[in-house]
Amino acid sequence: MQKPTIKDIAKALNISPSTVSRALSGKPGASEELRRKVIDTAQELGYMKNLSAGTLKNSKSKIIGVIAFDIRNPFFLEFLKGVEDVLFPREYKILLSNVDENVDKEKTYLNWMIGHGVEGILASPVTEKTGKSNLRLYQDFFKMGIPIVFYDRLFYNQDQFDHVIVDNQDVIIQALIHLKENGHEKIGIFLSKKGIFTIEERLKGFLKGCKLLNIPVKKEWICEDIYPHEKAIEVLNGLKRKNNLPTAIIATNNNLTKYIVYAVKKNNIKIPEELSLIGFDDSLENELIDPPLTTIKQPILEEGKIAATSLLSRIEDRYARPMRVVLKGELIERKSVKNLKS
Amino acid sequence: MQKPTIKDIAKALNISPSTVSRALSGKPGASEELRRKVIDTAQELGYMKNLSAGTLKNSKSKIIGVIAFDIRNPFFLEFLKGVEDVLFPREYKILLSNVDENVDKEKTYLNWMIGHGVEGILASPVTEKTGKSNLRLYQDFFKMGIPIVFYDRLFYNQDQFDHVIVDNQDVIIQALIHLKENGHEKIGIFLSKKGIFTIEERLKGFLKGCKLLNIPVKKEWICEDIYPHEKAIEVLNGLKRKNNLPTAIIATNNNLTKYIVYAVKKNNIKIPEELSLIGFDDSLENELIDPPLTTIKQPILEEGKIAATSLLSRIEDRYARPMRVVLKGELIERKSVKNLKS
DNA sequence: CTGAAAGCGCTAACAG
DNA sequence: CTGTTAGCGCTTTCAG
Repeated sequence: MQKPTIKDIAKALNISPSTVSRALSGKPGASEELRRKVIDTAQELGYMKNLSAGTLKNSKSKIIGVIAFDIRNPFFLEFLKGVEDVLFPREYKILLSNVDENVDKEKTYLNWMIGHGVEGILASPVTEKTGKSNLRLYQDFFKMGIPIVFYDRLFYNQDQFDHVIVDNQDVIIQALIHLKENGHEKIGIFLSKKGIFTIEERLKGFLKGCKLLNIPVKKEWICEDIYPHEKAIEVLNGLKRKNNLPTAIIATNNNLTKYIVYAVKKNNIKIPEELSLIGFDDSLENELIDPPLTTIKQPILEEGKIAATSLLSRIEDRYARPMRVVLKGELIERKSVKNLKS
Repeated sequence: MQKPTIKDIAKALNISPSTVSRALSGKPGASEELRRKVIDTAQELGYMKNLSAGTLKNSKSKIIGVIAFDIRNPFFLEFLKGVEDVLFPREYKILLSNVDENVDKEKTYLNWMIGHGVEGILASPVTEKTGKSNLRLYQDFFKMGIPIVFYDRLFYNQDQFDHVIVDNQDVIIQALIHLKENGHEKIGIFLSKKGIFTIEERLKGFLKGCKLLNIPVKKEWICEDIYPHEKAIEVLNGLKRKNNLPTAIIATNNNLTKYIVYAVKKNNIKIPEELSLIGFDDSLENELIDPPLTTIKQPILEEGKIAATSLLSRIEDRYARPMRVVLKGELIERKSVKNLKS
């Protein structure tokens, strides 16, 4: 039993393949009666259009590629759901990747995707500590007219690309204001892998906010490049050992948040009595952790929907002006920040 | 700037397209010198093989489809990572779906995948409460020789298919034994959407285990069809209101676990003092929740790797004997089960 | 309204 | 070792 083709239908009905094609695609040029007959026998034979053939013919693959920096990040649960919500009704499918924060792997996937004729790419580009990235490749794709929308991360000074990101600086400043209002002056921040756009932005936001709010910046409390995230544990242990803990810590990533909570508990440090903590990326868990975590929330589902919608618009009009969307995050106040003033 | 093809390279070097093809694919029949030249100009022109063309030609798409019952389920974070780990080195890509536990959506995606010429499908099939499913379609695919591996879920009495699942009954029985050892006799179980293979198996395990261990079964404590999972909250509230709580509850799904914890906290019920709880699907969060949750752990990453490996084997040999893998889960003991004997 | 024919990019069989 | 030719399944002219 082979996959039936358009020819099989044609043969069964004693008509030509092109007529079958027209009938099936709903294009003008086939009587209603014939159309019905064609559709019926297609059903019967279990016919399914070979989409690769169409891709070859008119490069409409109805597939979009998603470059995911690390598929184990819960970010993608929400993000992909948002993307899929938008794509499914329009019959676009997702070719998924997982680049593990690795520039070479990203390059491989990008080339594969192009090879498969994706109509567009949703990407959160990887940048290594050294600054190495696939910018050049993305630029080539741009020149070839392949629609690209960056989400979550982007390249600086590359305004020709569309993007959907969260205002990372603002979100950290919101956290800083909240801490300051609660009397905190000794504030630390835990940052993930260096060089990544979001992380650098969050650091900038921290520095900017501290200046703005007259919060002293202490180098030992700016904990950079904590990657893999387990490293958060030893960093926190170190701070504790030297008796050098700030009164509050801001986490800048969901995983980091969890490891900090873990490390804090293992050290028998009480939140928020001895240490206040602001988590990053909201989830039901943050509500359930003891104590419920005050958290910076990114609108991830929305980000996915907007990214997908933008990409589809870009596919329809390659020459539209760049679409740049910056979403606001918010601070969800719960119980992990102590008020030092009372 | 158009995507360069094999022809462009041929023209640039004044050779024939087929020679380029041979040179690029590393097949015999092209001098080393020429091969190098071809590869160089390919690089220069930014050539990337059009994989749709190859798919059309010899139906080797190098894509496998993954039917995901609900992409928001953290299960997929791990599972997809396991799958990707295996596929990437072998140059297979993932065409992702999200069927939201909906049979029609599953059908649509299955047809799309076939249309795109996927070489195989990894599926956790959906079954509705009414028993409605896409079994027929899967059987058709099987007849057409399309490799399919079921993971997490399967159809009863369909032994022709390959599968990788967890021993769901055993895992619940392990939990029951643990509870019994700690003196529990009044045990409840929270089950997700009815009709789903894993859920039905876990219920069977519960019933079987209770019989085996002489634990009385009380109907009100078998809470079925809790879907969407938020319903767990009102169900637990109801039990509490009627003063009819068991001494222990087994959750049978990661999300359910979280909502139960949430509901319990909202009701000011103390775990484990007033109520013992065994969660399902381990994660770092379960360690961090107060109290750390004793949890049934499925080897999800491994499941993903084995599923992908099996599918690849099946692709290589369609006529191999069915591969049926049943993985053992384990109980991670933490602090959410009270010892009633002491 | 319908059929014949060409071609999308690539590979493989067949010649040379 | 290299070129020519045909064809994968479909759409799209171009004829009729």
